[in-house]
Amino acid sequence: MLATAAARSPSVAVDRPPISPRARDDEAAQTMRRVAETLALVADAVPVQRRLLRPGDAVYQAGQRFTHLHLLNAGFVKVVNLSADGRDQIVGLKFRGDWLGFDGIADGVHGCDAVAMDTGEAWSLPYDALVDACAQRPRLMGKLHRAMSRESARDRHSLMSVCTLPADARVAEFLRNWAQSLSGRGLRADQILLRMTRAEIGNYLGLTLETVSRALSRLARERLIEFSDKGRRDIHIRDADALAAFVQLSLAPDLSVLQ
Amino acid sequence: MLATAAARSPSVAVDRPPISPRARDDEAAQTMRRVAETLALVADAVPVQRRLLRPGDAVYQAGQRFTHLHLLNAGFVKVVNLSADGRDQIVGLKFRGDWLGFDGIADGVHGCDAVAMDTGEAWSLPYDALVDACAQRPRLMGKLHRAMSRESARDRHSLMSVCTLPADARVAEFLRNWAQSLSGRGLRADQILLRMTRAEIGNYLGLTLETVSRALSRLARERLIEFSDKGRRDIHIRDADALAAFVQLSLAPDLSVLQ
DNA sequence: CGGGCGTTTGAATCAAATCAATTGGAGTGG
DNA sequence: CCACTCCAATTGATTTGATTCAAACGCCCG
Repeated sequence: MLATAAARSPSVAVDRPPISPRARDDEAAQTMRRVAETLALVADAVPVQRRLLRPGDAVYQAGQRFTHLHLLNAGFVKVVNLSADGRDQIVGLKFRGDWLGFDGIADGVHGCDAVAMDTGEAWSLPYDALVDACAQRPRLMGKLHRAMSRESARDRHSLMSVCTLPADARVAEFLRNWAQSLSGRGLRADQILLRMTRAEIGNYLGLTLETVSRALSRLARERLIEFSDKGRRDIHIRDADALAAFVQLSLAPDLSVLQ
Repeated sequence: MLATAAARSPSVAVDRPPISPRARDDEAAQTMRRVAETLALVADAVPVQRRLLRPGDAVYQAGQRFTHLHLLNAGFVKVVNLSADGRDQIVGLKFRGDWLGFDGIADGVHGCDAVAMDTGEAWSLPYDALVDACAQRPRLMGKLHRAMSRESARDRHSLMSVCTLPADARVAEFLRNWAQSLSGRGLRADQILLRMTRAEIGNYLGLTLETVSRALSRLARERLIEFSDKGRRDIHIRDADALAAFVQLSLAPDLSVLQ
């Protein structure tokens, strides 16, 4: 856990928009609208090739030439980065409405694998055609840019979690993010069916599989989550706010000092 | 340190382009050319507002409305993410030729502070004008997209380092990246003048300042780096390859098994 | 000179990794 | 149906590496 704050001159302080408790709901609605708009806008701008995904299918693979961007219309995809020495790490999880393939734009070759973890559907868009379409339609370009920017922001956020949170809170935050992704897409967010092993979760969070298992057990013991009868991959979140509070708590261990 | 690899079906294996030892040099040349091109291309496409930076100046701040993207023409900038609870974390370091401000595109408001750590110069470009220019010039749009994609790739890479490397290797990797950034801009890469405190480095790497200090001492003891007479922030890299090898080594502790 | 800050270094503590054993389910075949 | 294997998951005991707490040093600057 980090103790040290970056030095920051007090003179650059500025008003930060407060994050209201109901911002979450608005965000969910926004996300849904955005996804629908994107799908519609893209559909009549470029030739879309729909592609059915089965668990284990690769949407694209590291080393492949980059030709298409993809929109995930259904399902759930993990993005895996393989380093030169053969080690790999899950660097992103993608849900409905997310774009896939931005990593290939930089140098024309994909740097990651994108692997479906569930049946789903990807819309593949030829990048060149998309660029042309963007030149015609500023709104489409705006959407694309915002999607890329949002992806960065998310990466940044997950980086912060990984760096600053202790193991239990990291797992809690992982579940919270998952639930949020679900609710942002209009799905029920209190029931999560993990389609990943403990090892994969650990890989994603920078923990060992044993630590993930222990963390889940502790969260269950604290009654923050509940395992369903169906198995230990089916998790019920009784109280999302309590989960969020738990994460916050482990960031500020002694708030008694503040008051 | 991670032990577990993500499950990956063997069927999706694909040829990965090998990273040759001279790829580094090519990349440096490429980077320089790219930076020069970008500066030129942008200059006559949109109204550029040059802005002198002094250490501590904010290029932009979290909470501000997003209006401009910035190109860093000289100097060195840290990007700081402040979370709701007041904690902050350095999420990026920017050098000459890097873009600044992508994080604001997503929702029209900046989510980070970008603070100069050195005298320098930023070129500020009105985003709207830039979008218009992109619609006219596909090459400019390509440049912009590639820059955004490259930023993601870098974030991803630093995420992996933070997740997988032990403290010493993390610091070594930090220095290696810094040196690479310098050489990519045509500057001498064997002499690094850190303009960050140990606390800031630790914040960036997910370590405490003491651990950073110890790691640097150990690297110096191993003769992988050398402190200059001028002070403990001035670091000489005697052998960049040895540094890289050190990082690799801590990923694969027992290569004896392989042979 | 003395105070403040950044840095180094040591000793004790603690959280997560590692090592190891066991349990639980899903699938297979006798 | 049961015995069997295989793999995921859990749980415990131990070790390790980073943090924490603490002290001291070097340095710049008023």
